[in-house]
Amino acid sequence: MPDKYNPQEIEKKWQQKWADDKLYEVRDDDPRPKWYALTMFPYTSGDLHIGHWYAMAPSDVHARYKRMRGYNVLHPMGFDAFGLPAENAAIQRGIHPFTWTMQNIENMRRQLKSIGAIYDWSREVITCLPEYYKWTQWFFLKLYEHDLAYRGMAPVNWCPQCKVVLANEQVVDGRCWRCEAEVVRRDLEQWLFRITRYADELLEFDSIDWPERIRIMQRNWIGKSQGTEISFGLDHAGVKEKEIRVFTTRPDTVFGVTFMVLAPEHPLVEKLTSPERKAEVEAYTVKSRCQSEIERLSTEKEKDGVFTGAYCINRLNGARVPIWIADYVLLSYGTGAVMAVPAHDERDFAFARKYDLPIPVVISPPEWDGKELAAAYIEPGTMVNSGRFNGLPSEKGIEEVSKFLEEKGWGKRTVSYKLRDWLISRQRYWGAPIPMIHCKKCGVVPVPEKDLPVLLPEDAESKPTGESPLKYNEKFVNTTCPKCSSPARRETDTIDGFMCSCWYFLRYCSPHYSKAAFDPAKVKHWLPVDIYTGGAEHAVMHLLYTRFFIKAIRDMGLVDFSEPFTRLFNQGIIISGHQKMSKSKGNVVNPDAYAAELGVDTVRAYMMFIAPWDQGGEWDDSGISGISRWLNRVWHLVLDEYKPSGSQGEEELVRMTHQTIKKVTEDIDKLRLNTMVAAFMEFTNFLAKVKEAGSTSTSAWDSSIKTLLLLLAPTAPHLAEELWQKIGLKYSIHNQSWPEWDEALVTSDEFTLVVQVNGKVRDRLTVPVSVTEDEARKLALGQEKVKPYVKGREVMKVIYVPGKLINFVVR
RNA sequence: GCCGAAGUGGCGGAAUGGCAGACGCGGCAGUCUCAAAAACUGUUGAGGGGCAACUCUCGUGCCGGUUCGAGUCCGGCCUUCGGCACCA
Repeated sequence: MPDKYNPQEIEKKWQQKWADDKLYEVRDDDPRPKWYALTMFPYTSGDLHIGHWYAMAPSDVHARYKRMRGYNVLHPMGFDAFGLPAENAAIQRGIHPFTWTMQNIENMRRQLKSIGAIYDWSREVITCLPEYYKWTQWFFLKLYEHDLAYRGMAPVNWCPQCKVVLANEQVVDGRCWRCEAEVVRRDLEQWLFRITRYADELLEFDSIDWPERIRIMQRNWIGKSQGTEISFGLDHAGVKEKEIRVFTTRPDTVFGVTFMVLAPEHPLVEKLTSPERKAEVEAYTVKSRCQSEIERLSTEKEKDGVFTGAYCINRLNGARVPIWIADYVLLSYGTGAVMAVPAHDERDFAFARKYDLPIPVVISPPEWDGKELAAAYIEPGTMVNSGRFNGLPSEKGIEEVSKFLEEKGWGKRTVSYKLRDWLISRQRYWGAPIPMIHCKKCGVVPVPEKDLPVLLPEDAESKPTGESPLKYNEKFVNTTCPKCSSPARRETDTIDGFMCSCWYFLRYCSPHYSKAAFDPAKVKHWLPVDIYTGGAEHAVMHLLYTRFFIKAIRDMGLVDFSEPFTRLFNQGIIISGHQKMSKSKGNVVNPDAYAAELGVDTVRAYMMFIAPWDQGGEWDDSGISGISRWLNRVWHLVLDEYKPSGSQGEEELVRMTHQTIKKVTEDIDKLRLNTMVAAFMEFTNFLAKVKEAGSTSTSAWDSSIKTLLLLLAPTAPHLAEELWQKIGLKYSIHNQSWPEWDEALVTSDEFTLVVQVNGKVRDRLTVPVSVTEDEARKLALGQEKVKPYVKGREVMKVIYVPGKLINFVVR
């Protein structure tokens, strides 16, 4: 009897041997074609949960497969290490963020090593180390140099009681998570990146193989719309602005404007509000500062607003238009002002009804009776009550009104985006310091490159002022101006962690390079990333920021490609208790126990088996024993004694083997890994039957077993290696070539013909593949099960799908 | 609320517009055992008919449509999940 399958023992043994032999070390000068397989690096939260395995194991299977297909595969791993949770841990446990983070990394690295992946640990990257963030700062300087980084006013969540800036996560139902005081939005001068400059290019996806749903989400996030900016006249005593500009996609409705709505934060509000309206307007503004954008934009919520007491002029018809403020208008979109046309916009209609404002029709619906509208008519129609434009269809009207406005100098055609510039300032400690210096004489001065990195000081004290803890670290703050050498102060905001993750995949190519962020030759060799996998929750922000970043540094001549990730695959999310696993929610499932009990190979295969990889779902371990049993069956199938007798059924075995190679190869290419595992099981079940029957030849059997192990090598790398060795084949199975299938051997000479009458299945026949439509029809009509359904009826039509079915349409 | 997905047996899921439920879990029955566990074998969508081989009807969240034929395509809903710009 052979040994029992003891996964823990063989997994430990082979992981050690692979490490000793440096089996997976990647050489840049390897002559094989390169393949860069990137998995999103984990945030250093402390423990790897089952969701991490769900991300890591399948991507490793694909990378291993590519390796067997003859590629020199770079499949690196590292840690995203700056961010809020480390600071929270510091506060809660009194441990320094650095210590906390590095301890977590140690644990996570151990867990990651246990997965049995081909990570080349000599290339590990950790974003919170000065050797890394030095270059994050350097990139910041480059963006500044190219006018892509600038200072501007941007809102933050402010807890007036704790006097701190809160992350969105720390605001629960509009209140501070600690003291439950009502949170307000407050404007601060901060650093932003001009991602909007790249909005149009970011809409292009032609050169990359990305899932449709991600492209749609990014397109909608960027939210480009063609429209017209229209100037409304303003003549207000003591106000120097002589116009209010609005953005609209419907200039054809401009004659129907009966009020104007400004965002409560709009700079004109304070200047325009009449003294008797002041109190009400201010109260409303304060109230809207307590609302999140999601609340403000909700179409469910009843719209409300306040009249400012001021008017502007609709230049097209000379009408005096009252100016209101309402929180559904955001300062960050368009011009922060909206012309309201209640007859032709649902929101404006509801607003006008509520405040009893006129609702004149200017776009006539078909067969309109001239009466008042019961609801907003937002479809195209014919322009009416619109002076010289009467009678024009709206599509034409959009053109003509825009043209007229341009001629008069009252407006221009333009585009607007929902996308906003990327706010990267954080008033926090645990991040890379923004490498800027504020000098009283010279203004904002960049830190010279030679002085990088601007080291994050080890000690910093959080004070309830809403400012970065770095602000109170005198040693850090006080410096001299690089230009004029007079005393100056450092910028104390730190950089958003999303910037660290914009370039880590460049660093993996030359992680120890000290002369620059990366060795250009190495990046030229490895980039772009051939396949990037990671959670669907990153569909927009991280993936959009990274695309922007690469385009920006391409324009600086630092890289020669435009898209970082040629193919993207977003795996689904493993949820637990109906939500995403996260330490702060306390619903994480730790995979270590599963690995310890059943073995790593079982957990790897189970990750792929539970669902289509891009779907994810609620974590449920009830099926894992099936995988464990299956691998155990493979073990005994290969090792238990077997004496073939003869060559009966050999052809079928060969066909099944080649069918399996084909199925597994195609599934793995498309990352349909659940059906790949099912194909393995079917093949294993089939081989078990062959073995029990004792038929087939030794050579056919041996060849099938060898194929099974090779196909299994990416999925269950330890088991495959052990069995490979046990049947006397040469180490290492992971250096073997992937098996090929022969199409001629895959196909059978018979198939099952489905016979339908009026679309309902009435019989199934086994027929030769060479069958003609005529033969099929005769055969089918001759079947006893079919006859009753066609007897005495007229066959109107016959649908014949070769190799599939025949359908008789009868009456 | 807005954007993007998903919804199929008791459960996870399979199915280029063409045999619904592959593969696995669980259940049931059996083999082995003093017994149990493990392992193995068989069976397992629901409802009806038949002594039986078998056979019929219904069935993919809900309502409607297109088609010879719909889990799949179209329109409208419902529920769940992810994202919504400072969790990462």
